[in-house]
Amino acid sequence: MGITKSNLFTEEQNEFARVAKALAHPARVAIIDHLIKQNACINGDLVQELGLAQATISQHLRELKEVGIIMGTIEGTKVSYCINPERWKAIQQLFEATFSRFQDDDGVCC
Amino acid sequence: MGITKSNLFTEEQNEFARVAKALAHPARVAIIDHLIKQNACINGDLVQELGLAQATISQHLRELKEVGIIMGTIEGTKVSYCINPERWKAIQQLFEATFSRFQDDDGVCC
DNA sequence: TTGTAAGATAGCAATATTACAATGTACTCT
DNA sequence: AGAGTACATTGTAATATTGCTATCTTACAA
Repeated sequence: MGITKSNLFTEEQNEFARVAKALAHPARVAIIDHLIKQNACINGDLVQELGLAQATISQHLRELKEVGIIMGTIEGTKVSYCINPERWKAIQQLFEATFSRFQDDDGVCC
Repeated sequence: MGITKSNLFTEEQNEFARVAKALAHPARVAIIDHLIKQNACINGDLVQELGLAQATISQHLRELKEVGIIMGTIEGTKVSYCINPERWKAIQQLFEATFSRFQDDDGVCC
């Protein structure tokens, strides 16, 4: 059906999945990588950097913006994007919490 | 087009995205949550736990298995699934590395 | 062997995603 | 105003995902 039954799951699980989905495309990972490298905010010369069309990049940027990972400020005709530090930290903690919940009590399992 | 241009990106970016995609569905997050809680390996009574059809669960399990996050051992007619400890650790590090690459040099940005 | 139980797989319908060309919008410069 | 630049949005085509029913497959029990 292509539609996710979100109501079956907890808010946390849905949130985790939502963030993961934003990170689930290499172009978006590449955008984030680039934004981290160019610590100062860069604009859509991502189009040059990655080999995708301008419209495609714009769409990926929007998805990242929608989950709050990045934010953009208009500077004349250009737009400066950058990582949202608070959100970034929150997401980092969300993932760390999940990952650290599992302990390898080796031998218990399969 | 629905097809990802993986060749444009680095192997790391593709790998990160691939793992993120496996985590990008609440049902799969719920499965992992459940496997962590029931430290001992449980089988497909996930069908009871989550409210999805058996076939759907089976499909999600396969996706998690494909990226190596979980593994299953056959026990008679049942299958015991559990987290793959090594892979889990590797993924944890992959994410930690990415998340810690960004420092909030506050004020630099937007 | 026949039946049964637990999972896997195939095939389908509905919906989502990816990517792009074309177009729209907003700002800047002359 | 008119032209150009930088993005965003819209529309569209191709493909992927989600979830299900129905149907294997495998292991075990009688």
